[in-house]
Amino acid sequence: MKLRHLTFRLLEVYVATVRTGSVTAAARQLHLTQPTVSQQLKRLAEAVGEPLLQSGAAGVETTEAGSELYRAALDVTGRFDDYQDYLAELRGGRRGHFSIALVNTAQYVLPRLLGPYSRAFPDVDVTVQIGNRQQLLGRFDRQLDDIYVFSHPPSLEHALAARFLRNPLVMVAPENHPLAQRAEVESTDLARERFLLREPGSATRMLFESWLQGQGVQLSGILQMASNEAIRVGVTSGMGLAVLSQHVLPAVNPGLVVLPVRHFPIESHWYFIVRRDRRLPHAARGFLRFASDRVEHCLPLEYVRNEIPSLLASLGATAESSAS
Amino acid sequence: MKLRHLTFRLLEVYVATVRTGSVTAAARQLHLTQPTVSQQLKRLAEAVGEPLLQSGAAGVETTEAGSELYRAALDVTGRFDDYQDYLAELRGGRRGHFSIALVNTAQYVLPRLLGPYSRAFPDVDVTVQIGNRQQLLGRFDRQLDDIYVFSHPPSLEHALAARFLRNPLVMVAPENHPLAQRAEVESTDLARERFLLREPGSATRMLFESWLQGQGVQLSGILQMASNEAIRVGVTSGMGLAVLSQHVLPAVNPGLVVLPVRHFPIESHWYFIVRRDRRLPHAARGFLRFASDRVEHCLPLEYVRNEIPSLLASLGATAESSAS
DNA sequence: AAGACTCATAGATAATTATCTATATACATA
DNA sequence: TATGTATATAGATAATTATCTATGAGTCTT
Repeated sequence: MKLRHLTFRLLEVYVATVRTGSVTAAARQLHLTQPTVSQQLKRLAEAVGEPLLQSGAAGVETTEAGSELYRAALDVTGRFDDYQDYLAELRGGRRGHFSIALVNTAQYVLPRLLGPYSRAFPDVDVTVQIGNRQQLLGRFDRQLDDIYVFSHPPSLEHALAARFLRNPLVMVAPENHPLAQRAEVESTDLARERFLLREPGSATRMLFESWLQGQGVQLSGILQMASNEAIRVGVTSGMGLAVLSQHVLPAVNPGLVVLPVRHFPIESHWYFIVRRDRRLPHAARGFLRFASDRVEHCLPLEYVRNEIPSLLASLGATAESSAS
Repeated sequence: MKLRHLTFRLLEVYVATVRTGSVTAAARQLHLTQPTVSQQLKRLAEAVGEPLLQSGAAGVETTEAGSELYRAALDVTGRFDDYQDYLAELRGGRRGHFSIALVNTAQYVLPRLLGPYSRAFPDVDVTVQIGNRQQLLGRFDRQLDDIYVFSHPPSLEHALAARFLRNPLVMVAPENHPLAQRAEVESTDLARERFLLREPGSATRMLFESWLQGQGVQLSGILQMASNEAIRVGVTSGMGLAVLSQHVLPAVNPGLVVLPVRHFPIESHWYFIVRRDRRLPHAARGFLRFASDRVEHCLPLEYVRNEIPSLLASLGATAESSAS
């Protein structure tokens, strides 16, 4: 039996013939002529190597090999119908998997989108990667994830970016700090303060340093700490000052005050980034759609800045209809 | 998704690729060149409408749509492997169905072949039809059965025949009948006897009548009875004489004697008959093979005359390799 | 015996497939 | 940075497929 040249179309024709019990009726059903169907059936029988049909009273009836083939054909087409259903779910973004990579800071806000999303799409598996900016840039280069959340997008040559949330950076101090009493703090006041900063390359640090440069101020004492949490606790216990994303601070933060520094807060934004060259899984696209629809409900309205629609639009224009 | 042009060959190529995780390796395995495989995969992906593979570390790996397709492909090819197994059994005559039609007389001997056959091939369904010669000829014309057993073959224009068993016709009388005492009975002695005969057209009757004609004898009293059993009992109880197949008589037959009529017994044979124009099911062929092999063991050796091998040979020559 | 159906066969053709060789591109590793 | 290894693309071609129209050949039903 030469299965190789057996097509699903052939099985379809065969099934229609057996169902109707007539070559002519099958031809009508499939919008073919009767000889076409006859010939297809002949080819099929040749492929199987056994007669499948014999002329019966009215029309044709199956031989033994034929009725077993009919069963097999139904099973097979049924299995593929299931596969089609699966594909439909995949395409609709209702099933599947995607991976999203967050810079540390973003882990304070993204769950408020990802949580509702997971509840709405329980059949989608989401992998969340968290790392510092450096690590994420590495992952981005190696194309390990589908969506990235940066506070400052990398080179846009290979990527598309859309802001979705303001990320104001504020300066915090322990509540008993001398500057905490002032109505306004000048940049020059900061020169002799000790600062707790994230590692170089961190977006927060980069922005702060470029702000300092703009102000012509040079810091004296710097203490590098690996995590925002550690910094917050460090500030509270009087180790120094820090610049942090406002989202990192709890709603009430006993022991900490935000300093009224002139030209603060430093405005920045979080971006959703997707690679231009990598095909976005349907589920990832579904998440972006979801985020675009719901970001106003899931996150504080005054921070939202929803540019996702234009990102989706550019995606729709490029990534559609590319295969393997 | 256009399933229609999807072939099993394509799935085979795909499965090989996923298994080996490499286009090149799959190509080697299938004795194709690498570009051929690449192109097949491309076609497959187009048919599905989703990318199925993406370049991974070494070789390729499946996308989500791809791994589900892999599962589907395995299911489908597995189902067809089952079907192939079924076909193999069918072809080997180990499974399936056939129908055999016997003239009444033959029902005394055929079970001795059919019984052992059914035990040896429990997965074959056999339909046994029994009727008088007239009925069987009707079935033969309408091509209702696969094998016929006649004591006298019909026109051989559309049929092949093979003797397998002698069928001597003997004349029986009640044991107290005057002729039963004689050392030899002449045909002329029969003219005034009453005979119990089967219906006209019955092979036994035809042969007896043509024997009578050859002897120039005309019978006076005829009593027609529908069954051999009835005739046997009728003879025993003194209603008259009869000509019966020797096989119809029990080994010991109290009350009955076989008359030593000159030129008796009338020699005849049973034939297996198959139609030339009708494809013989594998199972039917299997039965003939079995009968040919075992007829000497299943039936009294002195009656056997096995011409089945030449029947099988002519079948092999003609009926092979015809489809639908 | 003529009609009306059903299915099969023949011949034709445009489209598609299967397959190759040659070449380009991408990536990893020495 | 060169060099091999893996995959993709292009161009070519023979084979196969899908499909048609026209026609032949069996069966029933009048």
